Amino acid sequence: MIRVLIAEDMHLIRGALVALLSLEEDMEVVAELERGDAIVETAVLTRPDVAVLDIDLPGLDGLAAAGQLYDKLPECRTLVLTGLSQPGHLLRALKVHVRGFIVKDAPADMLADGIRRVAAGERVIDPDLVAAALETGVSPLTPRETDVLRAAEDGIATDEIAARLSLSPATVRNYLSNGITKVGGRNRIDAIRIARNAGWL
Amino acid sequence: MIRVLIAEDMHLIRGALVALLSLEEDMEVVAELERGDAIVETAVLTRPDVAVLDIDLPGLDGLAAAGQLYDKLPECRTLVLTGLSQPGHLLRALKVHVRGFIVKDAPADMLADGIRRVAAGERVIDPDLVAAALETGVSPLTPRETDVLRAAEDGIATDEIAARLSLSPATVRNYLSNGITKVGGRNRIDAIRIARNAGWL
DNA sequence: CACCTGTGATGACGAATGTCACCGGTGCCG
DNA sequence: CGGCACCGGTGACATTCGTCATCACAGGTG
Repeated sequence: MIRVLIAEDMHLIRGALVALLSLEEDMEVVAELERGDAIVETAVLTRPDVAVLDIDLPGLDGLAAAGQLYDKLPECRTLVLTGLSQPGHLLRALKVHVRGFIVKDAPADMLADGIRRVAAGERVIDPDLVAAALETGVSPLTPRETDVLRAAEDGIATDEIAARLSLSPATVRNYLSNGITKVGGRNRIDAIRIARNAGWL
Repeated sequence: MIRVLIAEDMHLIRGALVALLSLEEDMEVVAELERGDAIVETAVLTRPDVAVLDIDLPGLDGLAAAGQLYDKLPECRTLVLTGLSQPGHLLRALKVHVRGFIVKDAPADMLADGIRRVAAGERVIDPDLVAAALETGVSPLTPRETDVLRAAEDGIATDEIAARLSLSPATVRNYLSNGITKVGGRNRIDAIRIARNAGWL
């Protein structure tokens, strides 16, 4: 019997996923969570074999949670479930020892199948996503450039970004210019869109 | 027995929703779709009592499909399922005779419950969403202003927006300026963010 | 009819943005 | 030690953006 932990923020989807897994004879859901920051403590109590984590969870990012989980409970394999296929996330996921990466667009039986294979020690990664990740590559942005672009997402003026990051407005413009050039955008809006789609923010 | 049609673009989620509904004794899923543009013809063939539609479907928008479905098959009640709670969508949904509006964050049993109530002729709408919709109100943007803002989402320059909409660049700037003022944004990025969150785009 | 709204456009003006050259400092690595 | 990447900053420049006044025209409405 494979013991499964599920973390997914939307109630209805979580319930549906549990229903889907309850149809499988060889697995049981031992924990369901809606927040990322409770994953580790719950896992320590319930000792799941596989943790199925959504990426964007309130409280703590699914990938960050995966990293902490690996530190505390390395025998628990992690399988990440994501809605959007952002290649950058796959790279980050592999860094924190995630064993499986499934897109929500995959066939329905992929989930149970993926859980079984991850539990058996295999790696499960969507081939299309691997191709996309190789094509996209790692983020070309420096940490600071990433900060600035992320701040710019909120639509605030350059001066306010500078204030928020404790930088000179002129420096912010330089970082923005660098970022725009690196990701190949025409202006900040374009750059933000490109970087977000790639999963670099 | 309530006959249900489900349209949801992500395979895994669709499968999970079907699994969830298969646990209910009094309903059966007679059709599952992943595209919006096949909803009407499938509904005509399968004669569902309730159509559960996601909002952002490829091919045809879920709300547009709801409108066409009401024209062709008025006895089929429609229940909209959405991930993000964008108040503007609720207003648009009510205009096309949608009977129920459920957010994916709702408790898992809400779906089956909602389907039953919609099938019985009731309206099912999340109270929080109603409050948000009343607070947000209808879109203050004219059709043209909406077009321009939507084009601006892609991060292209004003001149290119003008070319795409066959307008003078100066006119585009005027519409953008109007839109920014109306939604209360500081610049186009802010305006796009606000309008999108409200469901006005 | 006058009035209002939406559409489309022009010209002008100041502010914001994007690019560039260039500066100094830190820390890492061959 | 020299080279290199990242950080942080300055000044200058042309372009773009946001705002405003103003115009014209169509389609409704009182």
